[in-house]
Amino acid sequence: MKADAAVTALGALAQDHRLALFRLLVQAGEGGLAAGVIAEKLGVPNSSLSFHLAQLREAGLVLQERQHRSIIYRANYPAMNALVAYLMENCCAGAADCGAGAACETPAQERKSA
Amino acid sequence: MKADAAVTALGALAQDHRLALFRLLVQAGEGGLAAGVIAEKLGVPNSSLSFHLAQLREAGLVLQERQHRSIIYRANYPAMNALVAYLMENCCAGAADCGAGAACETPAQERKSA
DNA sequence: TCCTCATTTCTATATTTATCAAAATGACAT
DNA sequence: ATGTCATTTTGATAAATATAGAAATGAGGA
Repeated sequence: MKADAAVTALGALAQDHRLALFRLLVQAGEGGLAAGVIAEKLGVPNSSLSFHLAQLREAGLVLQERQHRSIIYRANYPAMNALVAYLMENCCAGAADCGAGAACETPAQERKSA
Repeated sequence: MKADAAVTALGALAQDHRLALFRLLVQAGEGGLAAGVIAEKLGVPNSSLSFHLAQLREAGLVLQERQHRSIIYRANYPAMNALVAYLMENCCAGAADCGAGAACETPAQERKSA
């Protein structure tokens, strides 16, 4: 992942409606959600939501697909994982007590190594 | 972690100088780096760097500590981990084929489960 | 074809953010 | 105490981003 792609992705997430929206899609899973459903859940006007969805889509964090009359959005999990990996890349310069210790570890990893 | 803390943290990272700076500190490890050293490495004027360091500090992503004449900055690893965890929280609504599959997994996790 | 529904684009305004020179601060050494 | 070095604050300007109503698009159903 390149630096400016990461900046774009982080900027897309750095807004309350968009962060809530992205987490909603992350939790919704591969099935995704229709734009209208999201707008209703978040209490945001359609035009605003469309703007935010476009930001996330341009950042590569969500994917869209038409289904009948609705447009379904879903989280782009590989993009999310790549962003997190970029953030933690070469953590502690690869010191042994880093990945396995308290520093560069997600909660999921902690569970596994505990 | 609360939503607005996450937005603040993501916003702090959503800027090219700050992202480079944070990654520099993540890779530097617990020893950290002095403000002046960072400014030189990134080629940013001191006043600009100070602005960006303050953003990261207010977002809770970096910690500062005076050492002799310099001020040493280092990454706040638990804050970083909490942010990532918040992003991935309850991924795929906890479906069994999610955490262990292709979806909600960091590269580090992939290595372990492969 | 024509109508209707879901979503996006347009438009204009308000808010937030980035930049960096210059001045101010604050700690250490002598 | 005084000088000096490292860093932060100030201040003024430029640029990017958020908001939402109204109009436009575009796919399906009757």
